Amino acid sequence: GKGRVHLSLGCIAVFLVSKNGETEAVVEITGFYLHFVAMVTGHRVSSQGDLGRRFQTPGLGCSHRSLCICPRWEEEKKEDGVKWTQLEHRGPYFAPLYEPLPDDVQFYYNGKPLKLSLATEEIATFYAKMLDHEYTTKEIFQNNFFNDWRKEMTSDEQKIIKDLDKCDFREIHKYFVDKSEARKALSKEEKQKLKEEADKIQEEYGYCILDGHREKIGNFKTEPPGLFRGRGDHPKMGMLKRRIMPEDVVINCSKDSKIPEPPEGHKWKEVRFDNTVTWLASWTENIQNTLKYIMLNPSSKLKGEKDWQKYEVARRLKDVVHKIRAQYQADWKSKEMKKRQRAVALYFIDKLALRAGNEKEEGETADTVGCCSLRVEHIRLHPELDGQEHVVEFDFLGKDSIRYYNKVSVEKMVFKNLQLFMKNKDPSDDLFDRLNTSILNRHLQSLMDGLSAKVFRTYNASITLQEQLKALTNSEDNVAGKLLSYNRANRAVAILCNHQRSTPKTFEKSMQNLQAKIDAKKQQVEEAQEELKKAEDDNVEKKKKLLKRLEEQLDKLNVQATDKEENKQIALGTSKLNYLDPRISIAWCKKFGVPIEKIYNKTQREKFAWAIDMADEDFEF
DNA sequence: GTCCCGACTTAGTATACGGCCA
DNA sequence: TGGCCGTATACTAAGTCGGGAC
Repeated sequence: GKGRVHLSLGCIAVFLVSKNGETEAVVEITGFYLHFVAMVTGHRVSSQGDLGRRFQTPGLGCSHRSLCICPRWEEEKKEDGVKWTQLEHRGPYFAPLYEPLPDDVQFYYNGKPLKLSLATEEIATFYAKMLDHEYTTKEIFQNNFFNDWRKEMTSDEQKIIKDLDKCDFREIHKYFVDKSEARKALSKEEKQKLKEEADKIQEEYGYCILDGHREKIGNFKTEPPGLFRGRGDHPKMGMLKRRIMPEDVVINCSKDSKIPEPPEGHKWKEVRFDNTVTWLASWTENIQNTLKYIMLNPSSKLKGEKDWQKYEVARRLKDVVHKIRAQYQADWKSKEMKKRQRAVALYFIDKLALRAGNEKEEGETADTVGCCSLRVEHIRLHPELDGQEHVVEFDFLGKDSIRYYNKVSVEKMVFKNLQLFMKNKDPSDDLFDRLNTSILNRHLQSLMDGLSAKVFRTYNASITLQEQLKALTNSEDNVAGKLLSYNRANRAVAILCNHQRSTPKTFEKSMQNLQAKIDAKKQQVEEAQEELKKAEDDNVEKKKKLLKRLEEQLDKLNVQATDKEENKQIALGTSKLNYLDPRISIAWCKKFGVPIEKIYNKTQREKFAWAIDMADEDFEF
C-alpha cells in the first residue's frame, strides 16, 4: 500500500485485507508481545510514523481475542477538545474507616489517662503515628495540628486539653509501631492472603473502560485522612486533612455507561458526563481548597498520546530555537524595559532550564520561586569571580523547596541588564517586575504554535541526552560500560534540571559493601595472576581465561562504584520519566545492542510502549 | 491586565516487594 | 528460612498553563 507498516518484536506477518473497499491491517503474532504499531487504513501514514494504532491487550467490550483491532469509530478523529466517547468505571475506592484503639492503649493528658471521643481519638492517632518524625518537632506543625484538633474535640475535651505539651501520645505511637512489626512478621500464607485481597480491589476498582479498552487507573483510591505534610517551610504543615466522603466526590463517566454505585447509604456529590476532560472522579481537598482527580495510568493510550505530543512540540522547537535565541539576544538591547526583562528571563529558562515561575499566594504555600518570580535577593552579581567574567550567582528555593545554587558566567549584555533591573530595589522586590508567566507564554505562543516556557526544559533535556549519548558511548565497551555512559548522559540532564534527592539512608553502608566486594575481587585477581605465572604449559590457557573473567568482574564492580558515587544526591528518575524523549533511549539501545530492559523497568516500558513501538535505531530527536 | 480556577504534568519521599545470602 | 538490601511502586504535593470573568 501507500503507507509503511512497522513491525514489532514477535510479529510474524502482516496482511493488508480489503473489506468493503477499506483496507485493514491484520497482524499475526507470536508470543506475548501484544503491543504493535500497524496502520489501519483510512489513515495517512507519514514516513516518520504517526503514533498509529497501538493494539492492546483485549479488555471488556472488545471482541477480539488475542489482539484488539478497534472498531472504526475509535479510529475517527475526535472533535476538538473531546477526549473520549466512552468512559465506564467503578468510582473511587474509599480509604478504610477508622478502627478505634483497643481499651488498653491510652492517651494521657497531664500524666493521667483520658478516654477520647472517637473523632478526637482518630486525629490523635495521626499525630501519634508521626511522633518520631522531624515534623512533630516544628512549632508550625504543632500549632496547626493542635488548632485543627481542638476544633474536632467535644466541648468537654476542649475544656481539658489546652496544651499540646501535656499530651502524651507515646502509648498510641507504640501500638502502631508494634502493629506494623506484626504485619511484617506475618506468615507467608497470611501475607499471600492479604495480597490476594489487594489484588481483588485492584482488579475491581483499578481499571476503567475507555473507548472500548480496559485501561489501568493511576490512583483509584481516595487519599486517607491525616495530617498535611507540606514540603519545605510550609505554613500549613500539620493541618488536618479531612476524610473524603462519597458526598464530596464528583463522578465523571459516559451517560450510557453503568454509573458507579456510591457506597451503601451514601450518594455522590454529582455525576457528570464531560467528555472534554480525562478525569474519572474529583474532590476538593480542604488544605489548599484545590481539586484532586482520579486519572488514568501513564500506560494508557490517552496519556501515552499526550506524552508523545509533548515531545513532538519539543522537536518542533528544535527547528526554530536558533531564531528564537537570536531574537532574545537582540531584545537584550530593546528600548522597552518589558522586552528586556522578557529576553533575559527567557535566556535563563533556555540556558539554565529554569521553570517558568508562576506567582504564588503568600502565606498559603512554602516560599519558592521560578524564573519569572525570582527576587533580587535570589541572585548576586560578580563582575569577576574565579577567573570568569560576569558571573551570576543563583541561590533560591525552587519547586518542592529544592535549593538551586549555581554560578554562571553570562553575556555582558545580560549582566548589564541585571544590574539595571536590580537598581533601586529592595532584596524582596521582584527581579523581573514587568514580567510574569502569562506575558512570557503569550509571547512564546506567538513565536511557535504550542510553545510555552516548559517546552524549553523538555527540549533542552532531550537534546542534551542525545548529544551526551553521542559523545560518551563507546561501541567497544561491554554492556556495563555502555550503561555507565547512559547513566552519565542521564545524569547530565538531571543536573541541568536540578533534580535532587536526599542521600539515601543506606548509602554509606551499601557503598562499604560494594567496596568490600571490590577488595575481595582484587585479591582474587592477584591470586589468579600468581597462578598464571606458575602454570604449566597445558594449563596456561585455562588460567588466562580465568584471570580475564575476574578482571572483567572487577571492572564491572568499579564501574558500579563510580556510578553510585556520582549518583549520590542526584535523582535520575524524574528526567527519565518526564523530560527525555524515550525514543532517544530506545534508538540508542538498538544501535548499541543494549537490551531495553536495562534502561526501562516494566512500568517504564508500559508507559513508553508508544515509543518502543515507534522508534528504530535511526531515530533523531 | 489581573485574578481565579480547573485540568493536567512534574516532583521527591515513604513504603512495599522480592531476590539473594547466611 | 529469615533478614537484609536494592529496586519498584505508591503516594500525594507542587508545579505549569490556559481560559473566563471582571
